[in-house]
Amino acid sequence: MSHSDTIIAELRKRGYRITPQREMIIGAIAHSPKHITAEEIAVHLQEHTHAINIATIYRTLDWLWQEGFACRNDLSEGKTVYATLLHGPHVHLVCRKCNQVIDADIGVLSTLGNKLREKYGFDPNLDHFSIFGVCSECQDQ
Amino acid sequence: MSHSDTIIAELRKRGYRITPQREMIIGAIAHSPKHITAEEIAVHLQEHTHAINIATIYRTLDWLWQEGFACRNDLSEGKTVYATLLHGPHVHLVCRKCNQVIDADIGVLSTLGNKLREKYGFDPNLDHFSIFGVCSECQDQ
DNA sequence: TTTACTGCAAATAATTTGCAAAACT
DNA sequence: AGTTTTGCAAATTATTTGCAGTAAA
Repeated sequence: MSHSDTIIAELRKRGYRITPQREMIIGAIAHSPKHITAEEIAVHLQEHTHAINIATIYRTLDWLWQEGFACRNDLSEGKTVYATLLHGPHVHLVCRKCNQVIDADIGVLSTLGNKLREKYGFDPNLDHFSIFGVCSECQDQ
Repeated sequence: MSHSDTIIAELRKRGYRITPQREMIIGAIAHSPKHITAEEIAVHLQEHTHAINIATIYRTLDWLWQEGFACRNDLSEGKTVYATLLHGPHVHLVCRKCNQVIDADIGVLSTLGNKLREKYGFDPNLDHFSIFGVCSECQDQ
């Protein structure tokens, strides 16, 4: 059973209706290797099938987020990005020049989490956090 | 010489004109203990003097960012926040519940930076980065 | 058949821009 | 005086919402 099937099954169990639109949007976000915007999903889906209304995409992404199947971040300039909660703790490396987002696994994370809890009583969500900088490709320019 | 005076002096040296509007906006951002939005600056300045047009605030913040005196992040829902580059490397702990931003100094940062450079060739800007989570006050609720 | 979901178009919210008037240097 | 900067209002961009029609269950 693929990742999107798992999500769909669970949503059905919770009493939601699964429409073709929802199925396609869930497929798109579940298979995307990176964070994705509503706009990007719209473009992606238009390649395969008739256009799905952008409002439906926004509503579906928000719904997935509410139901705990997606995370939602404001990474790049004024656009909200979404991703499924597929992976373990990792860092998003956001390139300031080309805006690409690299997922990085980093061992220091648990240490960092403990320090933040100890010193600041802050309970961090380290599943998803973002560091801005310049990626290797853009450094050469 | 205060922090805002330093910025103003440097901008003058670079040939820019310092207007009362710019002076007030720089003062507001330089003395703000936390990241601040254009809207918040507008409200803050309206208490003291006649309103400054919001477009001017946006333009000035962008200009400060371009000139390297402010950082710019998309932390919370659809709003861009700005802050002066006053402190050394630190982490912004953003509370998902009350939206407050705590500045934290963290020793692991240099280690983290080195790992990211080694493993991903990514040059991170660790002066300012953000971790989402729940602050100590909001955990009790 | 019921009522949740979609599409459309209009509404919001944050930010940007063009242009004439105002004001630093 | 000359050019930069501001204010205003209109334009843009991302996102949300109301409502009538459509379709999962």
